[in-house]
This record gives sequence, C-alpha cells and structure tokens, in this order.
Amino acid sequence: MAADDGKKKISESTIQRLSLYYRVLSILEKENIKTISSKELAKHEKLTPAQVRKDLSFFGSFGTRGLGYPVTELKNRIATILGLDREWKVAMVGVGNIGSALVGYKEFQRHGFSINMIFDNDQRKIGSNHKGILVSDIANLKEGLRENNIDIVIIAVPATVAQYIVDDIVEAGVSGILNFAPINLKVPENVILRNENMSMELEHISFSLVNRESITATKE
Amino acid sequence: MAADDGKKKISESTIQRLSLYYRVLSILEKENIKTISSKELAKHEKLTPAQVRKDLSFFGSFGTRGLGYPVTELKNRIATILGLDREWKVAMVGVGNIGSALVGYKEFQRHGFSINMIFDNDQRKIGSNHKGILVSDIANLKEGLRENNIDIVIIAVPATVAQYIVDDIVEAGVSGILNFAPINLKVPENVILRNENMSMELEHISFSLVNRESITATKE
DNA sequence: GAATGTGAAGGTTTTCACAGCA
DNA sequence: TGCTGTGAAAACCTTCACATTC
Repeated sequence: MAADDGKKKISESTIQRLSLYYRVLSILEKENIKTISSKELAKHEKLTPAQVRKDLSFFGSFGTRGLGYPVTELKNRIATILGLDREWKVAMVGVGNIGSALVGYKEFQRHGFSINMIFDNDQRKIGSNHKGILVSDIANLKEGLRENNIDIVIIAVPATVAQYIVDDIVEAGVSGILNFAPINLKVPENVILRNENMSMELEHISFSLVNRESITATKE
Repeated sequence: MAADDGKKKISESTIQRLSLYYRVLSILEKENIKTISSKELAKHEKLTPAQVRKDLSFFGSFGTRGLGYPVTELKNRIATILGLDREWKVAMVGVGNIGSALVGYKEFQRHGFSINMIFDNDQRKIGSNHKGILVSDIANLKEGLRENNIDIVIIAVPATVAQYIVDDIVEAGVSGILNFAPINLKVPENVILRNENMSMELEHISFSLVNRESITATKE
C-alpha cells in the first residue's frame, strides 16, 4: 500500500513452515549435506515440492535449477527472515511445573532465545538459583524487565493471575509475549501475543481417534 | 464419498477452534452463565461471529434465534465431538525436563487425559515414584502399553531416540501419539501423530517483532 | 536431464448478507 | 428486535504445469 518494496505478504502458514525448514536444514547442515531439492525437503515435512518452492520464492529465491538449494545459505536466509540471527533476551514468569521445564529447554537456547531472568511470587523460590538463574520477586517485574531490556516474556503462571501479569509486562514496554496459561489474554495492538495451548494437540488426537473409530466401524 | 450420512467434512481449523470454544464454555458454565451469542463467543477468541456460527453449524446446531446458544449443552456437544466425554489412558515416555512437567500438568487431567504410566531409561528414575506414578523401565514399553490398554502416548525423549520409541509404540498397537521431540517421526497411516513444537511459537514471535520493526522504521 | 520459479487453475476457508425464527 | 443458520461471494492457500535455467 505504501512504498512498493516488492514484498508480497508472507502468510501465517508459510511462517510456520519456515520454522520447520529451518529445523531440517540445521540437521542437514550438520550432516554436511550441501544441497537439497524442493522434492527432498518436502518429503521431510510431508509437504509438496511446489509448496516448498512457493514458500521459498517469497524471499527472492536463489536455488539452482537442475540442482536444488544450497543448505547453509538457505538456512541462514531463513534465520534472518525469522529473526533467529540474533540473541533474544527472554524472561520467564512463573517457575512451577511448566516454567521450570522451559527454563531448561535446550531447543530455545539453540534457536537464539536465551532465558536470563526468572520471576516468581513464591517466597521459597525467590532468591534461589534455578538452573543458574536467580529467581526474582515478581513484585519487581516491571523494573526488572525494563532494566534488563527483555525482548520476550514467557508466561507460565496460573490462569487466574495471568492477565495482571500481562498488564505489567506491557507497561514495562515488552512487545513479545508467549503465553502458556490456558486463558485468552488482552494486549494492545502493538504487542505480539501468541498462545501455546498444549491441550489443543491432545484434543486433536482424541478427535481423530473418535472419528477414525467411526470410520472403521462404518466401512465394510 | 461412501454412504451419505449428511456430514460435511470438519476442517482442521474448525477442530482447533472447537478446543478454544470448549475452554471458554467451561469457564462460562462455572460462572453460571446460561446463554451466549456467537458475537460474544467470537469476542473471547478474537474471531468473527460468522465464523463461530459456521463452526457450530457443522454439527446440526441448536442455538436459539434472537437469544444465542445454551452454554452447558453446547459445551457437552463439543466434548462429544472432540472425544472429551471419556477418560483417555495416557502414558508418558521420558521424564526429563518436559515430560516431568507434563505429568503434573492439571489441564490434561481436566480434559479427560489421565497420565497413568511413565517410562524412562534412567536407572536412577526407574522404580521411583513420580507424582504418584511408578516409573517403569523403557525396556518394558511394549508390554506395558499393551497390558494397560494405553490409548495415547506422549513422547518427551531426546530427538535421537524418538523414532525407535515410536516404532515400539506403534507395534504395541497404540494409535495416538503426541510428540514433543524436535524431529519428524514416521508412523503408519492408521496412527495419529501430532507434534508439539514449542520453538515454533517463539519463532513466530521473533518473526513478528523483526517484521514489526521494519514496518515501524518505514512508516512516516 | 534435472530442478527451479511462477502465472494460472483449483480448492478450501472465511466473510458477507440476508431470510427465517424466537 | 435480536440473533441464528446458510447460500453466495470474496479472500486466501495449495497444486499444477510448464517455460526457464544450470
């Protein structure tokens, strides 16, 4: 609409798939594979080659006809698109079950998300060391986030208090939030909020199982 | 295609949204709210009213014109569709960081998924009690799953061993698998496999942040 | 020959808009 | 009047098919 920078809109689903490509490409790179075709890349992710090519063509592609795509170059290009070519400063709010597990989750680190602050409201946890990180009092959330220039906050607190915490996070000027609490949170338009709903996938499985059974039951 | 049972295909995205509706309706029910309109339900999930009505119309709807939908009835109907009107027997394989957190995750229980077996290969963990559940030796995975009629298995093991474990799970006759390992697993067609990729949401946030910045930078 | 890059076709999902009902 | 239920239109996404390039 504004200046024509030649960009078509990248769709939500393309972004999701870029994450998948990135993961596969990282593995291929480690295996010292130099080149991959859209056909093979598609096979890894159960997609069609055309889909892969369309996705990759969004950012001015540089595959070689007759050959395929250069693994390392493609991986780095996707990293840039997704913003994985930098370190993101991440804070965790809540170190119960889930929060605590995520602090130790290597996969985040590997993709450039380094959790270096933890907040909790439990007096027994505050001041203690959690996998090498000091647990701060949630009362100091706003100042803490600001002083440490946190980019992204992960919320892993009970649903009942999640909205209050989000409000503080927003006030602190953080504009990326990943929410694990099973509730829908309100944030201003300029803040990126995404929800991780782990029950959803399980429910999808149970739906498919129930559905599959009825198919099995009705087929001759 | 076969017998016309009057069913239109329910789309993937509708299924995902049913999970969301279910969650909201559970809350509304507890708050003793009897009726909800598509407009309000939509607002809760940042959807359009038309979308909500289309979704609900897939299973012969029974809203009241001029009024809305009966909360409890709708909730129960969605539970039936998603297969949440029963107890699913779930086993956890791997009680490291993530696995351990999920065993204690109340939300699963609440939706009818009861984790009642745990497997691990760590001798220090085998035989011990983990949140009230005995940790079994992964060497006995196949027999254990069979003997206990496990419906769904959650995989939370390192990526390197995940495929071997899936093969065993499939051989044991389990047909629902939720995979947390960051790798693509192969299963036969009749097995439902879903992946939970927690890095993906974080990467989506970082993509949005990078993108948003560039928008901010180019706008007047 | 082998594989990319891409308009165009085809398919699916969402939104619109309004008839119909409490 | 207020809101559902739903065909039809619009938007969006995926696949096809082929010209193009190495």
